[in-house]
Amino acid sequence: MSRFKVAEMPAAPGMAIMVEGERNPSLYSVLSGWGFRYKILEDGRRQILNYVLPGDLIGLQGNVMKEMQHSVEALTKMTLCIFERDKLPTLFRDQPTLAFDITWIAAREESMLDEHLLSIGRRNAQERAAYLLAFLDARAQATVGGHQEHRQLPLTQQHVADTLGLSLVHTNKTLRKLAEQGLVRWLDRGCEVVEIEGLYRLAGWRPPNETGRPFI
Amino acid sequence: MSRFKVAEMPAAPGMAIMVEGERNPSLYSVLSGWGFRYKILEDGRRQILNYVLPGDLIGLQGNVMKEMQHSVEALTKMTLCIFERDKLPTLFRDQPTLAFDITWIAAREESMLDEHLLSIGRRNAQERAAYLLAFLDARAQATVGGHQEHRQLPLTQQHVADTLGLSLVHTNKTLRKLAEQGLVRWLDRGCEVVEIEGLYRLAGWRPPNETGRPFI
DNA sequence: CGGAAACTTGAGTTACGTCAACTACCGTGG
DNA sequence: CCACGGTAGTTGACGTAACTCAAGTTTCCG
Repeated sequence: MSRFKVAEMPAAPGMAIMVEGERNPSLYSVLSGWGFRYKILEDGRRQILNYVLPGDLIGLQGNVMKEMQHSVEALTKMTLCIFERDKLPTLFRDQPTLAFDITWIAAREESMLDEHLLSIGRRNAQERAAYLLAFLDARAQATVGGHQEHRQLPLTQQHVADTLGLSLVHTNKTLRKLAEQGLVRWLDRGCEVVEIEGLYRLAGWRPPNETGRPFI
Repeated sequence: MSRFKVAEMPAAPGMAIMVEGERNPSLYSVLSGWGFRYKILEDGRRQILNYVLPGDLIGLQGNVMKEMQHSVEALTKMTLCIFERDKLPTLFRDQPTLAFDITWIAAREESMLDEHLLSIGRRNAQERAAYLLAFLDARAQATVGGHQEHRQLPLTQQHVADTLGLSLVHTNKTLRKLAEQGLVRWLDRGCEVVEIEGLYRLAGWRPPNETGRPFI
């Protein structure tokens, strides 16, 4: 893989890593930190599509489609690994195993989007919030491997609202209820998961166990 | 590609092509007809994730993940092309161009799911309905190539409701309003698009122009 | 220490959901 | 031929989850 690596790049919180409409952007993989993908309607309504964590690819779509259909922003301090664009066909020719890993990652992304769609389409506010926090906690645990003591998610309530498709006010009231039930604790700009099992139960969801996961 | 083709298979409307939880299902490509992917919650709430049309792959996820995370059902009469499972690694080794096409299709699916997520999360009922019908019309036009006179979509209002994350009753009232505006006409289990530009305008959306699209 | 960003809270509004009919349109079988 | 049962679509009355507006408080950061 190192043959395709160009450089590493840091990104500060709030930084735009990729913007909708961009043509042929670089291809990145996330080495550390959190980011999120989103789209906005003309009048400013924003929908967060998914979060990117270490091991995820950013910009694959732009290398395959004509232009990027979504934007990506850093949530925390991140470090990215930049790959040479235009080298994707070469990679597919010379590194079939890596190519398969890329497809694996794309299929997993699709699977996550399916879950989110189910959540936003058919779950109510509490279930949605519980699902999102459980989902992010599971991803965070999976990336560090093993279990963390402080299960903290680096989001603001505005991010949660824009992910769940709810208003900020209603999101706040919903999160408050989860906190009253002792499932989470809301910190300054972040959320600490206290009772993961309670979240699973409320959401009616459990994380899939990922086997054979590649890390690019 | 024919080296990996096993057989063709017809599917009748309503037939379950693939069910959630299935392990290592076959990999299909759609030769003709319409189907849809969906997930259901334990209490029966259903969310349609996307529609599958000619040229789409079915079951890639199951060949990459441990088991299928969603179900697929035929909407119309379909013909499917069955590929030999377990041959995916071989294909990636021997047919890099085909492998790239598969990734291309996966990336496009992801792009469509992004759009749906934006729609369900941030658009109101009318905008959502307009978007969905415009989206499906665009896909239908793209698969036949050129322009059809009768732009008919083979759905029931229940399908529309389960795609938009709305109740059946509210979906009906919303579609009625679109019909009153002369944008669509609702037939017996199907919808005819009358004023595609009006739908685009209402949805605030236009179909992307797909270049270099592979057909497997 | 001042200003901005994040979080809270209450009051009033609305879009969408639920319930409960009813009509229309089949295809099937008596 | 008509009775029928099932699916799809339609409509009105009413309930409620979530939205908007508006005003706070708290926390962070320069």
